[in-house]
Amino acid sequence: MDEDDVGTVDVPEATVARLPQYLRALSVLAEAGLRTVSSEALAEAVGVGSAKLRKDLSHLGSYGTRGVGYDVTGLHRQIADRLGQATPWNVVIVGIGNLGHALAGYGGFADRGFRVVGLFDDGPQVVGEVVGGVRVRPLSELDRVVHPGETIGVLAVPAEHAQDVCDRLVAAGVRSVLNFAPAVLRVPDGVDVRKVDLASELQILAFHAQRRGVRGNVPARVPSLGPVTERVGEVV
Amino acid sequence: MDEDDVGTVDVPEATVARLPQYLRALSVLAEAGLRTVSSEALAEAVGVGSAKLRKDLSHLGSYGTRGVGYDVTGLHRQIADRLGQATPWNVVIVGIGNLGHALAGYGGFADRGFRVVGLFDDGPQVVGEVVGGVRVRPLSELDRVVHPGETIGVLAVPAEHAQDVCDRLVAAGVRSVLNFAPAVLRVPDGVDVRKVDLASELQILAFHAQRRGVRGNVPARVPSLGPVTERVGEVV
DNA sequence: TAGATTGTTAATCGATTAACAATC
DNA sequence: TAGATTGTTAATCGATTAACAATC
Repeated sequence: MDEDDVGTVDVPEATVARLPQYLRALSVLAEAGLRTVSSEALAEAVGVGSAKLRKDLSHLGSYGTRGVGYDVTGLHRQIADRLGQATPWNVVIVGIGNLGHALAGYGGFADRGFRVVGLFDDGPQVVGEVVGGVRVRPLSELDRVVHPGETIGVLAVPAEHAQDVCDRLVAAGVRSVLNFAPAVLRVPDGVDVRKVDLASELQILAFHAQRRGVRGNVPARVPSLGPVTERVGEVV
Repeated sequence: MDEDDVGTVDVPEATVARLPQYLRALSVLAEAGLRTVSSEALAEAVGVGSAKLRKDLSHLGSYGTRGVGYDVTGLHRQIADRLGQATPWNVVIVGIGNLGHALAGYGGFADRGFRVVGLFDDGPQVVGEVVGGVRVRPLSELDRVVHPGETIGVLAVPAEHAQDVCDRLVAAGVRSVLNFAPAVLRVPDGVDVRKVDLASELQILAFHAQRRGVRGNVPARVPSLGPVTERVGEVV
C-alpha cells in the first residue's frame, strides 16, 4: 500500500477502537527507548492477543519485518497519521458544569492530539469564567470558534438540552460529536456521534456483579488487609 | 422462566450493554404516563432496530403481549432487577483530581441506582475536602468504607498510579472497577474491569473524520447560521 | 542455514437482521 | 374474526482465533 493511500481502505470498526490503545502503548515503549517490538510484546502491553494485533495492523497495511517485529517509532507514526494526528484537532466543549469543567481542565487531551479551543455555556454565572486558560462564551458565539468539519464537539449538558445543543453544533459545522448526556441524538447523515454514558458503565458492571452473585452472600475469600468484622461500612 | 431465575441464563454482552439504554427510555416513557409500548416505539426511542430490541428482551425471558406490546413499568422493573438496582450499589471514587471531582459531584449516578459512599486521595491538599457532601479520605481508610464484593470502585488517578491503586481496591474487596486512567490493569480472576478512555473516544471520532476527508478541503454544504466568511476561527 | 516472527488463511464464534408463525 | 405485535427461526455479517506458510 502507498503512503498516500491513508484512509482509502476500510478498517473494521473493532480495529479502529483499538488503534488508540496501540498508539499509547507505542508511546510508552518509545519513551522507554525500545527500537522494535514483536506483536507478542505489544499485544501483551495492550492486553489483547497477538493474533488480533497482527490482524488489526494488517488492515492498516502496516508492514513489520518477519523475524524481527515492528519498528516502534515507525508504527507509532503510521497509526498517528491514520488518526489524523499529524496536526492537532480542535475541540469545543459545550456545557461547563461539573463534567464540562473537568473535561476543560483535563490534561490528557493535549498529549493525544487535541486542543480545546472553545468552551460554551449559556448560564450567566458561568460565561466569562476562564477554565484551563480558555474563556467560557455564550453559545451564540459558536460560529466564531468552530471551523466547519474540522472541529470536534463535546456535549456535557443535561439530557434535556442535548438535542438542542447538538443541533446548534451541527449548524455551526461540527461533524463529530462526543456526547456525555444520557440522551439519544438525531443527527443528519455525515455527522458522527459517539456516546459516553458514565452511569451506564456502572450499570453494566452492576449486571455482572449481580450475575456473579456477590450480592447478599459473603464472598468466599477476598484478599484483605484486615478482618472483615472491623469494617464499619459507614457512609461518611 | 421463573421470577427467581434472575441471572441464571446467559445474556450476550452486546445485549447487556444496551440494557441501561432501554431502562432509561422506559423511565422517560413511564414519566410521560405511557402504560404500554411496542418494540417498534421503544426501539425508536433508543435508536436501535425493533428486531434487535425484541431479541435482546427475549434473552431476559421477558414477556410482552403479542398484539399489544410491553408493559412499561413491568419491563422497567424487570430490567432494573437484572441490573441489580432493587437496592443501590455503593461506589467509591479514588483520585479526586479534575475528573474525580466531577464524578463525585455528578448528580446522574444517584438517579440510576448508585450511591457514592467514599472519596479517596492521598494528596495532602485534597484529603479532608468535602465534595458532594462526602469527605475525601486517605487511601489507608479504604477498608473502612468498602463492603467486600458489594462496592464498585471508580479509578480517576493518573495512568502511572492506576495499577497500584487498583491493587489496593481489590485488596479491600472491590470486585468491579471502572477505570478512567489510560492504562491497562491486571486483576485477578473474578474482578471485572471496564475502561473509559476519554481521549480514545476523541481519537476514534478523529479517525472517522479523517476518513471522511474533511481535513483540508472545505466541506460541501454545512447548515449554518451565517456566512462562512464571517467565521474568524480564533483560538480565544 | 536455523530461529524468529510476520501476514494471511480458514475455522469458529457471536451479533445483527429480516421474515414470519404464533398468538393476543 | 381481523389487525397488531411478539418471540423465534434462519440467514447474514463481522470479529476473533489458531495455525502456518512466507520470509527476514
